[in-house]
Amino acid sequence: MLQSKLFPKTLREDPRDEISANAKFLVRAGFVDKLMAGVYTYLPLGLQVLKKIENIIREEMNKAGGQEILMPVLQPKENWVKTGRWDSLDSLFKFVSHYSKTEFALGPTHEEIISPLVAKVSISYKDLPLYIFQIQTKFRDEKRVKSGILRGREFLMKDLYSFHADEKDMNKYYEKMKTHYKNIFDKCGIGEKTYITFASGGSFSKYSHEYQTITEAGEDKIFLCEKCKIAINSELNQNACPECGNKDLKEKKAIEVGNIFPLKTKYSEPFGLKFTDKDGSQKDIIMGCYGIGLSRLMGAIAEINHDKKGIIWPESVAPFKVHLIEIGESAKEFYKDLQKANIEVLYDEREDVTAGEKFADADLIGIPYRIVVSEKTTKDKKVELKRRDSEKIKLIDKKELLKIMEHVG
RNA sequence: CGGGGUAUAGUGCAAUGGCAGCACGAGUCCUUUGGGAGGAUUUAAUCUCGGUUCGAAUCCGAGUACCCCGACCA
Repeated sequence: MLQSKLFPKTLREDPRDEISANAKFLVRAGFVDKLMAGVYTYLPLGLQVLKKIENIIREEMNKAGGQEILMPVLQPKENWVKTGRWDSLDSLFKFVSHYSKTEFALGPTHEEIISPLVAKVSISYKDLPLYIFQIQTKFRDEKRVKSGILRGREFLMKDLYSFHADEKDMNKYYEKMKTHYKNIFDKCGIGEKTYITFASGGSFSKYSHEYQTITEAGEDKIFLCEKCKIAINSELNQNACPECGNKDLKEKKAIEVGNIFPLKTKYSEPFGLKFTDKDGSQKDIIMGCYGIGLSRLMGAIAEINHDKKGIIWPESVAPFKVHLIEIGESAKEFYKDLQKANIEVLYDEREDVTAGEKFADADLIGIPYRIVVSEKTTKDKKVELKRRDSEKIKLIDKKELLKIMEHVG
């Protein structure tokens, strides 16, 4: 990508009203644009990051046996009436079509759609377990949106629903999903700061589990057990670790980036979601649901990984691997070399921009590797390499660098 | 939903009730190029509605939007 063509331009000043780091930097660096409170456009750089996260999650969900589908955002009232959530769910967006006077909801989650979908099919014990997921924009009428893309009215979410013949099988999958979730957060570079957290389980089980990432920008309070590397959500009013009984817990602020929830028959019952067992009897299907907020995850990554100058993307989710900067001397040939080697590169070939401004933009955008080509470096057929997360600058032979770049990340 | 704050050019900031200005951006020309360059020139704004006043960006009222705190959050 040529930086001269990249839409939009970076901003020199922090946006007037934004306090949270993710909002400040993502807006300034041109990853997102705020349309209104809690509703954002993902611009080319931001969309790259979102896609990287999406692919990490999709890959892991496929490994977990998930089949991907895409359900409608626009949903009929009756499904929500059936579960009682048309009235009980405050955050449900509802509206009336002014032609037919029919009422609709915009999907905040999809139990009300997936359950009747599966119920349309004759399911036998042989068809279970079944795992279905989607990655889709959700809508929630939040009373108060906040912190940039951390809590919005419209956001991207992965939701997987599992269907089982009995609770034991659901519990088994629930445990398996914990491993997949850990993999996802590790791959996104927030593994170290993300804790599996005991949370309230609603009316059907003792606990559900959240994945909480430690950050001051978070809105939840959790208590850490450092022995077990787990946490307890403050909503549980519990002063000891459920695993080891440890009472020496550390209070931290955190943001919920994902959760897993045993639904059991909460949604199977209202939609008559049953399967035929070996003996020919009809039994309720046991469900679980597993969510990850992708856009929130992107915001959490930015909250955790930044300095005064800008974002420091982990390689796995960075919009590009290399930020190639030319100063005075053309780096076009080397740009082509990098592209041939399949290395994602943003090439700052802008002619009328000073070196200082290029460096400032590079720090702001936060691509992991910065490579500079200038008079200084071309004399010896070398280029300069600097990591965004380090101050060290190395002069490296071009061919050697290509080899290194092919191996990292 | 309760409380607080803010609203001026594309962005960030000024302007005692008395000619709306600065910087950046964008356009043109010249000079510059290793940490947000210099000169010349052009461009572009007072959130909306009402009130007070000879006169309102400024005072008053209502509304709207955004940010923050709290409550809420399958």
